Amino acid sequence: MATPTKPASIMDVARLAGVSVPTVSRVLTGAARVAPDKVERVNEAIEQLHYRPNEVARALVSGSSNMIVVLASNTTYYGYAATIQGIEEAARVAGMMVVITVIQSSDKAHVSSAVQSALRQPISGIIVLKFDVAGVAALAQIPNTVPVAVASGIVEDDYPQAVMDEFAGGEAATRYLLSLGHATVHHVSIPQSGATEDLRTLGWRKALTDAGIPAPPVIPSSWDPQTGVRIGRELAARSDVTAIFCGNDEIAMGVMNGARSGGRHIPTDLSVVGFDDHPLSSLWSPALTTVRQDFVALGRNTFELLWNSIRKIPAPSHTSEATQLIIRESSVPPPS
Amino acid sequence: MATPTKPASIMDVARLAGVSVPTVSRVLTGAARVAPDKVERVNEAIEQLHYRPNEVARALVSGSSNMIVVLASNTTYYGYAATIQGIEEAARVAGMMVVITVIQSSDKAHVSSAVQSALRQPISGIIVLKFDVAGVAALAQIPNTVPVAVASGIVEDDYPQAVMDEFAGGEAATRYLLSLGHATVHHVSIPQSGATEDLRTLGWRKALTDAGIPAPPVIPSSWDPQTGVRIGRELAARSDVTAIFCGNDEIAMGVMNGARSGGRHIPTDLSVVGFDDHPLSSLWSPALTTVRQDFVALGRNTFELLWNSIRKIPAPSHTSEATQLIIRESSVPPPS
DNA sequence: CTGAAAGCGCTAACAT
DNA sequence: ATGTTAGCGCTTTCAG
Repeated sequence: MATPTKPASIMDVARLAGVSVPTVSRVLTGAARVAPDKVERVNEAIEQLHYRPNEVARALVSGSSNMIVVLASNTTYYGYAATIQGIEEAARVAGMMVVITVIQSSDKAHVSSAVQSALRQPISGIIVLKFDVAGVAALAQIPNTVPVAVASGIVEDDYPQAVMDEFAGGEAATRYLLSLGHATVHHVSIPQSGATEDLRTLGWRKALTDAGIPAPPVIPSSWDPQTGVRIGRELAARSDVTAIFCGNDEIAMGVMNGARSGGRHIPTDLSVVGFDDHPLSSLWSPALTTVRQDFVALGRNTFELLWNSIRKIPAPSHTSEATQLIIRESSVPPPS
Repeated sequence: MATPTKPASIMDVARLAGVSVPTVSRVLTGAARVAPDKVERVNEAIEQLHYRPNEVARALVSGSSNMIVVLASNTTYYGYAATIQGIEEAARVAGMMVVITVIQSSDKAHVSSAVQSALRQPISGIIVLKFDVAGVAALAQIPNTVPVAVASGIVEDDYPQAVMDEFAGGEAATRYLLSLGHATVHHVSIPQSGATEDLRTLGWRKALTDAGIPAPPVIPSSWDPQTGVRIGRELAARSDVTAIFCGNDEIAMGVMNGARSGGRHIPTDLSVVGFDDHPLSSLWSPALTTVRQDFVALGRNTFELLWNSIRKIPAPSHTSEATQLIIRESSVPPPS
């Protein structure tokens, strides 16, 4: 019952079945044929002893573990959580375990501590969620001796990387707003994490340029929707802004909230478009027009990339998921 | 560079430093004193070889790993994600790694596959997120030979368990609504996962009983906010409902959305109160009155419980986090 | 087909 | 203080 008995080892099984240890190993791994009667005796012994192979010992022999780590700066934001869910899903079918290591902040110390902690483990690969600066910083600290795959972000290094077509998404959203008759589209961006602007912003810029409209200054936001609220309030005072494309849905919700408190009515006075298609976006009032991204698929893709790299299987080193404009109620033609 | 050199082993270090393997081990673990000059030579060798101890081998010797697994049915819902974040945070300072295993559904097969997969690993403990049926089912399948701690849920078994005072929360929310003058409070509940009702529902029931008001039938919802939308639409047609207490914020948002499309204005026609204090609740319009729960703290508490159990440190086996009613704009006195 | 022997990288026990 | 010997649980030669 509560006796903390040591778990049965392969030796116990061998003894009970009356065979040698390697024979048990053979029926376990299927590495070689074993006489049917012995197979049966071994299996019986396994059952009887509730034997489960010690993965640590296996890992020691094989020199590789079935563990990968995901480095992420936050696991509560929807995009992060959904991506991790996708990674786990794909990893599970491949028989790999995923350990989560969160990077507390983009401080060099925190990043380094996270990376070192990951490296200390018997891992066969690392996935970094390059949604933000912390991700970029982590990537830079990982030695190139361990397989790495990166999810999202700008493609700027030669790691296998799964991204979404955020450029096209930003472009589509902006083009759509323009087609509604807005003179221009303002952009509240997600935090920049590299030297260049993020792709959503770049897509927005492209659409504007194509239309011959000078891009107004980008309004940078943090990930915190409260920043969006402040920005929304400020923008509410400016009569020249009739359409805002936000870097993500949470920020868009903040902006709407702020604009509203600043006296604007949405969408009549002000159209707002988000990015991501957060699960609550369709419930929002007015229902949020947005660009859908499939984070779970992104996670799956990233794992596949890593998995190929681990097994040294030649394969394309990049994947790109399409994005999709979802038109709902938060966007209408400008007030006349 | 790209040479896939095998990582240095403790033997390489010993050789380079001109000492024996155990000596290297000793400076590594600090298990015994080593002559200063040798310590230095060893450290130099370690540096030079970029040596990092193989945790697998260590784990094999010590018979224990620094890995715990978290069993959860979904990692994208806010409450789940935040709890996991708390677990990871506490685990990290304790030097433990957190493996996430998601239980695809509450099917016996899926549950069993998740549990078995966890058990196959060299883990020193399991945390199950008992937010739902899948969690309950998983708990039932875990052999009592491995340390377990559970987060949330009804306290009904003798596992170490960290919960939140959801009962008090449900009671407070209901009492508050009643104090506003509502004749009764209807309740849209989260999915039941056990034989008894969940604590939020029980708290609601208690407040009603205390006030001498017969509790109307509970309206069960799924976790999917869309179910809330349907329920909201149905409820909108009933003039006797002026106040609704929802099992969580996402459901509340769905209910509000549905009620609105059913012609009700919120809060004037209908007061709605949620549960959790989802990050977006304060941005919702009208800002959602809710009961705050600190999921991150819950996660931390759960880990501490498991950690004590792993180290066989006697400690209280249960913790309870307080909840807090946050009054915002979605609740007002009933229409007169 | 199967057992004996070796070895994965490390720590613990035992000598010295 | 430090080297030698064992041994963790398993898989992989290597004989037979």
